[in-house]
Amino acid sequence: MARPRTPLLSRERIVVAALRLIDDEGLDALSTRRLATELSVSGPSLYNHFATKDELLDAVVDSVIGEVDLSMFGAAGAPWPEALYDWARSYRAALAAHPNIVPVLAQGPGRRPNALRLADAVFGHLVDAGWPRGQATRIGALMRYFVTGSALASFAAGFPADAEVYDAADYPHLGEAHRLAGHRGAVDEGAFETGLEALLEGLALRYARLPERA
Amino acid sequence: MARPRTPLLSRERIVVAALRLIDDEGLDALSTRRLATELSVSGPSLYNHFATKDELLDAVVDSVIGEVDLSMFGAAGAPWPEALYDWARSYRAALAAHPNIVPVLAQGPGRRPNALRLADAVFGHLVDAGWPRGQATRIGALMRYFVTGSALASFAAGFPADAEVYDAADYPHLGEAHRLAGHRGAVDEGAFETGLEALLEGLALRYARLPERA
DNA sequence: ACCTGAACACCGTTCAAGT
DNA sequence: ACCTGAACACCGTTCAAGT
Repeated sequence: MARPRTPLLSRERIVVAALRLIDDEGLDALSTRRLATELSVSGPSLYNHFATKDELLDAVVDSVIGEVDLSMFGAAGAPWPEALYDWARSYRAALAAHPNIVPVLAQGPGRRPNALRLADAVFGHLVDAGWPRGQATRIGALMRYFVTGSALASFAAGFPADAEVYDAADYPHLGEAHRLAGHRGAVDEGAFETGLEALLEGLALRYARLPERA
Repeated sequence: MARPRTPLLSRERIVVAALRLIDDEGLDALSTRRLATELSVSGPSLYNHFATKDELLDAVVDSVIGEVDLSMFGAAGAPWPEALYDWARSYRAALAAHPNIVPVLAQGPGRRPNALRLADAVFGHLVDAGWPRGQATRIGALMRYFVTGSALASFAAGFPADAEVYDAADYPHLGEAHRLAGHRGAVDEGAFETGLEALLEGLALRYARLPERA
């Protein structure tokens, strides 16, 4: 075939197919050859659009971050606790839809534009709300810890549904743990919600203690 | 050589070498062949001790979890907020010493004995302290979210030290972000500490509101 | 510019063979 | 029981060749 008159591939098409493969079969299932097959193309073709597999992964990650709602930040934004609450929920929803890619994304914004935009919006909003810059940085960090941690893997699904695992002699309090996986959604969302509320209440206490507020 | 009179390998020796390789060069650097070379042995030899690479990774993960201090839990344990505080710090320290393996470990306890022991100790302590079982489960989950999220990757180091990245037109509040990587330790530990305190203060508020406490 | 097949240096894992 | 080399079906990436 050689060069077709209209390109078979585009960065966009590759990114979409890669994310689907990662979602359906995990990060390990994403090989350049497998992805190429999925796109009805030969392996090396991808290298006309991305220099390396890592560059492709970066693009996939940034497309996921692009789904996070940032409209609650900025000049006409909400008070910081509400803004942080709404943002954290949107952030978690975007990530939890693609848990297999969270370990890659958690490596930090790097040079990815959507990730930098997100960091910029959160930090700017906190500083405008009166948080000292050092504290605003830490709040951005700690919120990311909590959200990525919650999206990385289901807590409930980490416990095998097989009751035999939980020998009462070894684990006296885990007698009901085999039921956890069955309530996966409720447990994980409940834990996220509880943690988010606790975190924001704790931060509100700290905000009230801030000395230099006008 | 064939079978030597004293074994060249043991699960213990393999696990230690694997963890060092992961710490030094990342999860991707751990290949069975590379690890075998490191142990002065041929690739397939490892399969006399572990059925698959995944089983080996599981053993590595559980050895890391085994470093977490659980002595603050149980009958003679501390009040729950102090116990949780001390445990979270020990948990984070153990994980942050081996960030490259956190994505594997975050998949949940599975059948790993040290991970199950940890879950058992936390849950048991919270229930004994008067938390309803459902809430105790959620607290175990949310603490794990926060700790694994904080150990997965440095927040500060995720921002490139190259000032050119932060174009003021695109990211108006990130003018100082290139300095973050240089203060990596202080930023990440400060964020963890702030988040942990906020979380525990928020949970204490919720505990005080619990209806059925005697 | 954008695709191809061939090639290189790797992978995880199986298996028959050796002691 | 515990090690070996050979082999299988994979990897990411490079490169010369085609249009």
